[in-house]
Amino acid sequence: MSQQTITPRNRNHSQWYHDVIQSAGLADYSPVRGCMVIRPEGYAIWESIQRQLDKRIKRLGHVNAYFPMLIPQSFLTKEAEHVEGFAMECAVVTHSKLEKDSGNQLQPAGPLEEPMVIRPTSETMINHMFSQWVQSYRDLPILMNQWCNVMRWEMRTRLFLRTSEFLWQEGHTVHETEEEAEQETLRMLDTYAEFCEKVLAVPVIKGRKTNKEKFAGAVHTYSIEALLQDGKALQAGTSHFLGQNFSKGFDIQYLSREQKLEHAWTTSWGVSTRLIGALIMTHSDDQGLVLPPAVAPQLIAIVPILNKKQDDTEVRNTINQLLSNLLPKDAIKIESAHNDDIEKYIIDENTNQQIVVDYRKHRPGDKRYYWEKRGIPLRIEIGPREVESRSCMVKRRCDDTRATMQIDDLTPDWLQDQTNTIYNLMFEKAQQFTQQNTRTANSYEQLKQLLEEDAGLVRCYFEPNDEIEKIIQEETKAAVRNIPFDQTDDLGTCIYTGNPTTTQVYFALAY
RNA sequence: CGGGGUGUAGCUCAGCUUGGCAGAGCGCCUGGUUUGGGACCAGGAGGCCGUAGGUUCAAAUCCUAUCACCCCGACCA
Repeated sequence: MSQQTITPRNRNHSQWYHDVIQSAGLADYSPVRGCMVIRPEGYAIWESIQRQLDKRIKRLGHVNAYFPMLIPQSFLTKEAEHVEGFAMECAVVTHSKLEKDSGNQLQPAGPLEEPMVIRPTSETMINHMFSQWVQSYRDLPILMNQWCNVMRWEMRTRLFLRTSEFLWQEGHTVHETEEEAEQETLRMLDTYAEFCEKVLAVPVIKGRKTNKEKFAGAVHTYSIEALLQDGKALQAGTSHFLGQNFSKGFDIQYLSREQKLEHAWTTSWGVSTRLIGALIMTHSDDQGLVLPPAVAPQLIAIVPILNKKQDDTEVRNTINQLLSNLLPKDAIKIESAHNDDIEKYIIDENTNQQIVVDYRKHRPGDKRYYWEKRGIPLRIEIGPREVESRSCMVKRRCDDTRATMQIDDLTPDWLQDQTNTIYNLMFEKAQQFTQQNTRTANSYEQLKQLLEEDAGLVRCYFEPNDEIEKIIQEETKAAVRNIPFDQTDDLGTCIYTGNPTTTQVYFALAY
């Protein structure tokens, strides 16, 4: 079962990324250009993200609902900037059936009276519905979320980071006042940041998008930006304050406390399967995927070292003793439909996280690599040598450390402790990387020079301006990622215009 | 939509210039020897050579058309 090797990062970074995904079995290309198949290993990560983020969203009072995938084309045009932003990447449904022509070839037939657009996002549909549901201030706020797929006909795609169809969550809210909507926007950005850092161990920079980079139709957009291993930045999540743009376009009016008809204030916010791309690009190494414990489908892979010549009863007995210590009382053994010789134990039914024992008849080395490239946080090895001493070898994926442990010491508490340690190691490493690859520029020349020398984030004083940002992007390929929240009040000079300004921004190449 | 390139086994590709039995490596299956960091040997399965037409005794190879995909630009969570 020896497998293809993973291309080292320094040789070809995008090939490495592709190899990691393939070897971990996360996703595959599909016959449809730009659309990926998310395989079980990858989908388990998405389910974990969903579960843990959904919990946070609901805690804040939002409720889940589902809206149609098809949107009447006319809806798109109701908010001028919005249609401008998405028109170029909409898949359009124009017919309702297929019929055979004279050559017996199938042809689209039954043209629709009005073409439908496959949602690139659901602002239009959801706000249309909101307009029917909102009558008075008593109906507000509406805090709603949906988990769904969306489609944007992308020119260039990469697995997880940019695909034409992707899975996401889109929250949409309606508020009485501007302040309340603004607060909601920030509250969700905070939720995303906390989630990325605490669950995915991906450090992010919170900030506001410039006018040029904001969401089409938003008054302003906030983002969290992650710096990936190759020095490019990734917008990992966005939260939009939509002002009254959509409430005016879709006529969301309510009777206020003052008996006046007012337009409501709306927000929207989302994160997508792109987070899995961020996860891969933040933590993985030349050996393959590295997963933070919170989203790893399996926390521990136990690899018995078996030798056909010897009786393996003792090894199996020792592993069973280890399991009886390590598994929580309510662990559940998975019934396997086909006998693949991997025993799987669910240790937490809420998260579906598992501990597995790999009894397959492969060489030990093969099995080690198998679990390593899948990013499983911990591996435990037990062979004839360890039986006598009731010990085992514990290997940590994230920093490749190994330790000999007594099997009696491996308890649920020990696992919890390891989980915390691994999270801390991974987060600190990622944080350190971000810091080390963040530099400051005092002039446009220096910005250009820094970006040329090495990818990464460059912080500098800059007055956001559509035209200038366009020029800079043409000249450097880099764009303003965001205007970070951690501004000082110090006065500086804009690197491009030389005007005095207090605004500092991050520039970077981006996905 | 502009510029460049490629379509041959599951994957990576050779073969095409100069037409003559459809190939290699990896992966897969079977058997054996192995087994503490990616094993080895033997055997085997797997092909509309992108598609359609043409030239020819004969086409993966030459010609024409067509489709698809990839790379570089313009657009993007």
